[in-house]
Amino acid sequence: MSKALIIDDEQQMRRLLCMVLESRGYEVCEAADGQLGLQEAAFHRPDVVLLDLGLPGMNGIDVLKRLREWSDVPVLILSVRDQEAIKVEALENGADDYVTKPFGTAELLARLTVIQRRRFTRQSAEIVVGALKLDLLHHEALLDDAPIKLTPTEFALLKVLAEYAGRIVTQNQIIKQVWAGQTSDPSEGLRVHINHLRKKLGETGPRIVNEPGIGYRLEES
Amino acid sequence: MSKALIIDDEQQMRRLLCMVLESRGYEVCEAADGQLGLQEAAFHRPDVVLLDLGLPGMNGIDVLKRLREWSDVPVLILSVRDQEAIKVEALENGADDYVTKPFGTAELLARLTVIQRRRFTRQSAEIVVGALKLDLLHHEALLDDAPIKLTPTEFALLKVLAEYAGRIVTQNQIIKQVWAGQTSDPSEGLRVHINHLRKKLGETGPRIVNEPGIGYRLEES
DNA sequence: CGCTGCTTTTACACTTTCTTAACGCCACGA
DNA sequence: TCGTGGCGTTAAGAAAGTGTAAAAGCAGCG
Repeated sequence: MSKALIIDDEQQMRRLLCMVLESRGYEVCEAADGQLGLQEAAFHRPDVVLLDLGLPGMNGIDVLKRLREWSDVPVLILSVRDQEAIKVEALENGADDYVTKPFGTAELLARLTVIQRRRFTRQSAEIVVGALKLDLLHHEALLDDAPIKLTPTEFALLKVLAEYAGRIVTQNQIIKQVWAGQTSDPSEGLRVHINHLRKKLGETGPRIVNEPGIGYRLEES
Repeated sequence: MSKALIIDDEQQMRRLLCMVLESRGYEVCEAADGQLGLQEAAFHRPDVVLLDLGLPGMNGIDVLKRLREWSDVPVLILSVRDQEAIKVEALENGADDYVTKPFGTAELLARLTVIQRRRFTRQSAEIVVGALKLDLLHHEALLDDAPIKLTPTEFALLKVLAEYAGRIVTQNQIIKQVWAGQTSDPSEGLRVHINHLRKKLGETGPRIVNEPGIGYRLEES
C-alpha cells in the first residue's frame, strides 16, 4: 500500500482528494500549508506527494525546492489553469507532473500511477544510453564497458543529459540541476564543459547535439 | 446543457440566433441593448455570450469591458464587414472570436464550440492541435510524433497560436507575447516568421490562416 | 611554497537566427 | 483600369548564440 501526502490549504480540496485516494487503497496524510507539509513529509515518508501551488505563506515552488533537497519522492502538482509559466517552473524544479484544477479523478489517479512507476524505474542506479553507461552508485562512467574519467561537474552534466536522453534539456534546466544553489553564473562556462564532454565521449559514444537558443540533447550515435 | 446570452438590438437577428442555438441544445436568453445585456449576464450567468458590436446606446466594446471586469465567460463578437479596427479592439479587450454578418450557422456553431472548449482543456505542459504537439517543458515540437526543429522565436510564435487554436489572435497580441519587453518593432518581420512556420508545418500539420487586417488563426487541417 | 587537477574566464572564429528591405501578388474600392 | 493596402516570399546584412583553445583563478596537498 502506498502512502500519499496532500499539501493544500483548502480543506474542501483535501477532503475530496482524501476520499479519492483512500478509495484506491492509498494511506493518506494531509497538511494545510507548506511548512506543515515539509514536516509531514519528513515524518511520514510518503510514496507520493500532491502539492498545491497556490499555497498561502510559503510559495509552492519553494516547498518543492526544500523537499527536493533531501527527497526524491514523486510530486504531483495541483495548479489552477492559465499558469503556464509557474507550471513549467515547477517541472523544472523537480515536480513529476501536474493536473489543472478542476480535474477528473480518473485523470488524477492515472497520473499518480504513472509518476510512481516512472520514479521507480528511474531510480535504478544505472543510466544507459547506447554505448554509454552511468553508474550513479559508484559515480562512474563507462564507455563500451571501459571506464572514462570525468570531473564532478562533467559527471553531473552528463547525468542530466542522459536522464532525458533523446530529448531537449533547456540551458536553464541544466544550470539549475548542475549548479544548484551556487552563486556564480556558469552560463558562459557551460559551453566549455560541453566541449570537454564531447571530447571524452569521442566518436563511439552518444552525441551532444545543440539546439541553438534553447539547450542540448543527448543522442545515441 | 450550455446557456447562451444574445446581445443584439435587431429582433430579427435575435430570433435567428435563438433558433439556431436552441436547435443545438443551448438554453438561450436575450437582451436588446448593452445595459440589459450586462444585467442578464449577471443574473443568468451564461456559458457563452454572443455580442453584437453595432449596438445603440452603449458601445459594444464598452459592454465587453464592463463584462470583463467580473466575468471570464467566452464572448463571440457579431460584427458587420469592414470594421477591422473595431474587431481588433474587441479581440484585444477580451473577446474570444468573431463572426462577420452575414454568417453561416455552421461557422457560428463551430466557433462557439471552440471558444467554449479551450477553457477546460489545458491540462498539461503540452499543447496538442491535431497532428502537432508542443512540449513546453522540453521546448520541443512534434509533428506526427516526429520532432521538428523550430528556432526560439518560431516556437514562441507557434505556442501563442496553438494556445488559442481555432481562434483568432491579433497581430498585437502575438507581438506582445512573443517579443515581450523588447525594444525593436518586429511588426514587419512577423510575416517572415509565419512564413517559416508554415513551411515547417507542411501539409500534415495545422494551417496558419490569415485574417486580413486582424491577425492569424491556427486551424487543424 | 609550488604542484596538480578542476573550474571559470576570456577571446575570437564560426554558425545559426533575427531583422530589415525589396518586390510581386491579390483583393478591393475609386 | 488603376491605385492602394495587406500579405507572401525571398535575399542579405545584423545580431545573437556556439565551438574551441588557452590562460587565469582556486582549492587541496605534499
